[in-house]
Amino acid sequence: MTLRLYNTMTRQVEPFTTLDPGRVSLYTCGPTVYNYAHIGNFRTFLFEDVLRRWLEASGYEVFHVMNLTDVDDKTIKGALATGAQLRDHVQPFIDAFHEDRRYLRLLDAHAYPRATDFIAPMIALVEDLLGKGIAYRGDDGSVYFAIGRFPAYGRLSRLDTRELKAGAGGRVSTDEYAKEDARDFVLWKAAREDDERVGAAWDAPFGRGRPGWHLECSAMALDLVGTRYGRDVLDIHAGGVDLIFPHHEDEIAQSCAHTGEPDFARVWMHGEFLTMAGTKMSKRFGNILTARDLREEHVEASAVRMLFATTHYRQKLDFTDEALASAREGTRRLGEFDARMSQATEATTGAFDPLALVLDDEFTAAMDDDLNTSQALAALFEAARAGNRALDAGDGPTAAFRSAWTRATTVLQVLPNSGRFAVAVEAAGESTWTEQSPDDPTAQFAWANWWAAQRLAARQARDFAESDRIRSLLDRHGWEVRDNRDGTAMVQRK
RNA sequence: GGCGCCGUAGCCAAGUGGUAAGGCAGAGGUCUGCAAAACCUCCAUCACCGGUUCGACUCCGGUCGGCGCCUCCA
Repeated sequence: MTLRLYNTMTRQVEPFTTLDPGRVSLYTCGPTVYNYAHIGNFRTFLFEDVLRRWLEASGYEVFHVMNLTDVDDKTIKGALATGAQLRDHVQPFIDAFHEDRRYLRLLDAHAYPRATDFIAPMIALVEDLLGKGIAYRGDDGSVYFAIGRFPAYGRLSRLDTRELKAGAGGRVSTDEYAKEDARDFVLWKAAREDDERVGAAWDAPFGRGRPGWHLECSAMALDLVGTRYGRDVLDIHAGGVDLIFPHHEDEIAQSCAHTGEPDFARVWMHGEFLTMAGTKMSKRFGNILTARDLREEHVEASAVRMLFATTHYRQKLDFTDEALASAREGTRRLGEFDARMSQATEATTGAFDPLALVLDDEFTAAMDDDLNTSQALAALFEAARAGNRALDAGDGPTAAFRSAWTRATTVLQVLPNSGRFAVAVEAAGESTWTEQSPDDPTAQFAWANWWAAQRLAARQARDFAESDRIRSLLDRHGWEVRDNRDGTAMVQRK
């Protein structure tokens, strides 16, 4: 059983192989830090996170790089508006991005290179392309890549099979007059006054200016992966589908023209869009939901991750409150089982033994099949159901089952935060509590436990009126009590 | 206009040439003083029309509907 991944370059699911045994270089296009990233952006990052986690769970060492685009029209415009220098203007958005991704449980990449920290390698790359005659200087002082001199251009997006939209030629912006061919793209933009004002211009042998968007990924990936693995080809390059053209196409052109390699990345992976009300989530449409919005609404990362995992990464997904609520309910069930199993006494044999094998096999088969998270999830839910049944029957989880369960839930990250599941109520301690719930969370727990113990006593005395009174008292403070065969447990809600 | 994707139960969503995973919601049941949780049972013939085939949801053609890219974009 081996991992198979869909490669945009070949439009096929193919067996995954690496350049070097056991290790993978993974480059993922990160956010342009001109604003807060929305959950559509994060859908892509989350898919990449699952990819990374699965590679690691499969035994690969992964070197993961995610760039931060901090110099482009939008960041410059923003800096201009606030009167700040570019790097200062962008810093809060970088900080926010990291906060958001931690909230969503995205693993730390090994490097988060900022474009403005890699100006020298970018300049070197442009010089090389100029020297090779594949790039040229336009009349406006900018440097362009001549796609006519790079025959392989268009392979990724199948440009040869396309035609430009009728009338597209009429839309020519100022700097395009300087191009030899309308399709050439800019490598280095000649400095304008606005760029200078915010500190977004650098000296280069071919003129003062700033990097074009595509240039940074080539230069940074080549630099970092080259340093780390001594390679100038990536194992995997991933991003959103909208980056296929022109971004990744142009990266390929620059990089391959520079390295002489036939490929820039061996596998190209692209995540589909998240839509809202059926249309692409985009700042331009105003249908934006940010990670911060979700956090403010106390939506747990697990629910978001569950929602995204129910749909394959290459399928569009429409974000709705109903779908999110449904996902959240699913995480609750898995979480209840997880908590229940964790508290159960481990067994060395029994019903959990075969369950471990089934879970492991099915989960692995699903993930190996181009990250089929929907099916992987099905394996988890089935394991939980069968596990609950086994627990009901008095079986204890085996180490093998726990390990399979942990592996699967670690990859998908669909378990809710701990502390929200049933905990057995313990005997009341010496202290007594009033009906007033304390503010301190730890004390709250002790308070709830004490009242739950009082309720249990009332219940055992068959004083159901008092028992129910206490239950509603606890309920008002967010605690739910459950009477099970094996005792009474309480759960903190909300 | 060019390229491409999608249309599966009330909702979400896998799958695929041999008679449809899973989740949410719903109904009934077990357990329980009651409730919750958990478990059990029930709940689709895969947009439509043709064709290929012993057999299609799965392949081909067409129709209708939704969406994306071709321009900054996850």
